[in-house]
Amino acid sequence: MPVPGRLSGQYDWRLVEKNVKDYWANNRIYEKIKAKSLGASRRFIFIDGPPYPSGDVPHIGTAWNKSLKDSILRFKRMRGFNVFDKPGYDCHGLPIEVKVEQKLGLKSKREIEEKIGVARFVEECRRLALSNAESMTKWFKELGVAMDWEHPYYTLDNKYIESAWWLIKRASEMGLLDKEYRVVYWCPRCQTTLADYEVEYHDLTSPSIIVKMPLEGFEKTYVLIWTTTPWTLPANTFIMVNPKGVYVKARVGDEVWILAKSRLGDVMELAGVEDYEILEEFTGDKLVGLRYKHPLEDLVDLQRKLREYHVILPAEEYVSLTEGTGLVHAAPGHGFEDFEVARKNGITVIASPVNEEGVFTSEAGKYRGMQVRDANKVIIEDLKARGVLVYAGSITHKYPVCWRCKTPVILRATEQWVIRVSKLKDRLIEEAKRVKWIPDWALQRMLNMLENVQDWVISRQRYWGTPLPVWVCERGHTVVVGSVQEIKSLGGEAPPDLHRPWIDNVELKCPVCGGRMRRVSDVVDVWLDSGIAFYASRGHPEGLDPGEVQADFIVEGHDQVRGWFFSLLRSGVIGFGSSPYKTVLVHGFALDEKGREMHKSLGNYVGTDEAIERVGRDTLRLWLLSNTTWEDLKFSWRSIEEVGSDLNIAWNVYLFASTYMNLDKFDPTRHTLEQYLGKLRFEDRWLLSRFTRMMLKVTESFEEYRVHDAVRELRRFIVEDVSHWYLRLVRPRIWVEEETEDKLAAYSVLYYVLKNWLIAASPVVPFFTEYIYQNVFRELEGVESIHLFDWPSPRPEFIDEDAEREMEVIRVLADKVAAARMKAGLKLRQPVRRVIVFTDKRDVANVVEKHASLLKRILNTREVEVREARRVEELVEYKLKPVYKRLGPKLRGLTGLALKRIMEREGDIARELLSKGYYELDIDGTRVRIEAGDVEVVVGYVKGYSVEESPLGTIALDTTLTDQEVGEGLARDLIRRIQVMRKMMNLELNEKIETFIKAPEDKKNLLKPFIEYMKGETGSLRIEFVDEIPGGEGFVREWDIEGEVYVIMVKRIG
RNA sequence: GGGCCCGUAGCUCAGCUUGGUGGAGCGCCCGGCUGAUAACCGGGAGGUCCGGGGUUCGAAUCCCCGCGGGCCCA
Repeated sequence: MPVPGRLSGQYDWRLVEKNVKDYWANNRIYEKIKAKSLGASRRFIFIDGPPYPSGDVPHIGTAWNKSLKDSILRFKRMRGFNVFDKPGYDCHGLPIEVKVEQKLGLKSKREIEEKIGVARFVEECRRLALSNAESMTKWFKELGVAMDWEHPYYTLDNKYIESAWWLIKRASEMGLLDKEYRVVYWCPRCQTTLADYEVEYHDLTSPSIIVKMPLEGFEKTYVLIWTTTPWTLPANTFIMVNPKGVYVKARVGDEVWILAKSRLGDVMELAGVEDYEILEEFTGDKLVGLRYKHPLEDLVDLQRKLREYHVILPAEEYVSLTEGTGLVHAAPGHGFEDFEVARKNGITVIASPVNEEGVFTSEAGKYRGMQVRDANKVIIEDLKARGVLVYAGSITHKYPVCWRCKTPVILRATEQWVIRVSKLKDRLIEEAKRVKWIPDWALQRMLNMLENVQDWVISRQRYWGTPLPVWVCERGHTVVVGSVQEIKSLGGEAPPDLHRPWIDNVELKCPVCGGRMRRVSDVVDVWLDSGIAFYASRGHPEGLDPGEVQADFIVEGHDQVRGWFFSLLRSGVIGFGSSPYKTVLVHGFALDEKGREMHKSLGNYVGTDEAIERVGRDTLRLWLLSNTTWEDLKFSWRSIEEVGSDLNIAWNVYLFASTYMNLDKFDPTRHTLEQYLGKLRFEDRWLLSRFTRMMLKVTESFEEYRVHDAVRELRRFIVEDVSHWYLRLVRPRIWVEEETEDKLAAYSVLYYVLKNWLIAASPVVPFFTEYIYQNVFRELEGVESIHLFDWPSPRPEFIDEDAEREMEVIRVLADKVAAARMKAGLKLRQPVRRVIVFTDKRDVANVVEKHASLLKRILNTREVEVREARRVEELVEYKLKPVYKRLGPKLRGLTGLALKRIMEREGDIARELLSKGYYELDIDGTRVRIEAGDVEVVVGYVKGYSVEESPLGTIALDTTLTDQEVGEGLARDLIRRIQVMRKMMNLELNEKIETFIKAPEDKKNLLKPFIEYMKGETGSLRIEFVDEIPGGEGFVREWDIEGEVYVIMVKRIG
């Protein structure tokens, strides 16, 4: 006959988690979970946002991310879904390249190519990405994340690369793929273009100079320009003016300077010019078309070519009249806006005498070979020498740097491949709105971005990435390849590894002219890699069921709105014309306890490894998942420990229940809840109702992805409803040794509630629940793992509103009586004669009558009585406190005597004052009128009662004790001591003892009526009061009870 | 500089959508309980609800302006 197993000892997470990890591994539990899920008819497609494997231990935020995913996927499986749970890694890209460069001591692209070669470099990148991914996988498994770790998707796989090609080909077919000359952020160290999301802004100091540019055809007349990038002056092509702005000509010495009127004061101050005169005022359009001479023409070869372009052009939208000079020097090769204006004005020469390394080329003449930022000071010197430097200072501003190597980036015109997603703007917005965003402000963020969506620059001039699948022939014909198969059909042979450099050797035959085609050397932006995960993680799109393109659910941090969510959306709309996901959940960032970002360099970093080592997996998960999902999380060991104590309480609940069920050989298959439904006590019905409500709430919360609400509700229920309340009520029923129906009813309720709570908590604390399941329930239930259960279906018929309301009243009464006891110095063990509840509330009175016996037990009182509220008067005692300040002046010589009379009858007088507002008395013939305010009425209660107020009414505790109560209280004190001694002796619960007690003479008589009671409670076959403790074997201890000495000896029998 | 999120007890956080006498847990102090026992229960102290304005009979809650932190952009 199977019985529940029992837990033993304290909650030791090391033991629990080690045990469960081994059990899962040895019994292939994940595979069985997976197999069960595969059999489900409903599909749930989840796409894992692939972490970037730049390190080997996941950040605590990544642990949160995966725990969220795990709990949701486990829940969905339990709800009968066939869950797609393939995890992934985002393997390509610059961060890995930079790490490998560091490892191999390489400083530039040239060194990569010349010192070790691209093949070896790419191999190193692959090795690093895969080894980090493997290590991260290990940690995710440690966390108990049940995903398909045997088959993750890697963006570096050939199949994955082919899937990326498919999208680019598709973009090309849609006419969205284009090649264009454009100004991009360029990292001179990494020697590649950076997307705008690949730069970050740091405070850097740059030069700030004002230069006067001589106008042609005017004597000593200059336009003033301001720049913080002097190194762009060699590439200066034209000057921009705001045609609508107001400008002035100002005489400075024998020169004429032209600048914006609004900037005149500031500029003159910077230039140190005190004496000047405004000659003329006009709008900027008057300057348009004027030609100027470049002051560095003699030093820069390029400038001689650009001479014909040196003209002032209008650019209203780009020229500010609130900073600088109102005239802007333009170098279309080094500025977004400059480039725009050049294009608008038909200027086709985009000068850029700067190479990939950020070094001036020979076109820059004197500056050739210099790093551009280093050249700044030389250029300033040269300007000064030519007498055109009006002002030279410095400015600290936000300047873009490479997000990986922190090198200040430059703007540089290059030829790049773009996907014109700006053409899809309306579609993107429409699709974004169809997605369910949790919380909904995520949609706002996405829309803000889509409102000014830019074209997607997908090319990168690097090595470790998806090769751009574009081949070009000598005549300039272009093909975009969508798969390996197409390479074959175009006469090429795909290498076993599709990466550079091998793919670079593949030549195709031009389908137009039959010429030789070579691949362009670029690789693809890594955001395209991760952006196609919604289909690529499931294989090449051609094999995909069109009905299953959209993922049901994704969840990532809020930084990914602009990152992955955006990339997915772009890819989804390009590839399939629709959003690639239906529901998006956003989670917060894991910050340090002060709310700052965690960084190894700041010393506030906590790794997942450290957290697991210190608090354990379940506690970490429970803590992470308790945090409001979309808000940032502040790391704090203390708050984690708090969570741990909840788990400890839950453990103790199962420890308690399992101990007694096991001892009593409770068989839930023989004693089912069904059988006892008609025999339940009030508290049992209450617990079932609470449990049902909890299940409904947890289910709904999980369904709506409010994981934290579900987790908090699970914690609240087990700690408050079960541990703090139900177990307290039910203990005496369980301690009964006989197999009573009452006890079995409690067991059947406990078994049902505890088993189902365990199942419901299993997605959150998978180790904890598995361990308890295996040790307590497994033998009875048979199922191999808690994680193979279906989600419990709550039974609405268990909801009992009345029971919940009534119990609420009982809890308040218990609290108030406890407070009253404390005031009176009566411990709970001390029985009292009577508790009176003064109330007119019907429901309160009903509860007291209906649940009198339960209340008596909880309150430890012989009687509970309800009286009408007004009868509280019977217990009230009014006292008066004279207000001398008022009485003195009023009564003068009579004061003393009057007071004496008053205080003699203070109770009556107080009542009259309260009802009439005054009291009159006669003192030696003088009528004295005492008014409210002359004395203060103080309310007290008669002796013998301790009284508490509550919203339910006034609660009074009768504090008079007879010998009977004192004796029983004392008996319970002794029982408790004997129990402690039994425990110290490590006796089994059902072992019998003999007890000898040496007590103060006067107490023996009080105790005598309770000997049978004490025997029953302590498992004593005999209790004897003795004058001296007998010799022989036995455990003896001396105790102090209420200041008196008792000696107890416990003897084990047999 | 812009958009979004957060700011409530010493600590961690509910409450805010829909305005009505500010809550929980932990910590602290006092007391109690006890065969769940390194657990548990009760009571108490502890608040500029980030600051300042406004709307309102009434604001932690709604609106505006700031401050601090976070994310994303420029």
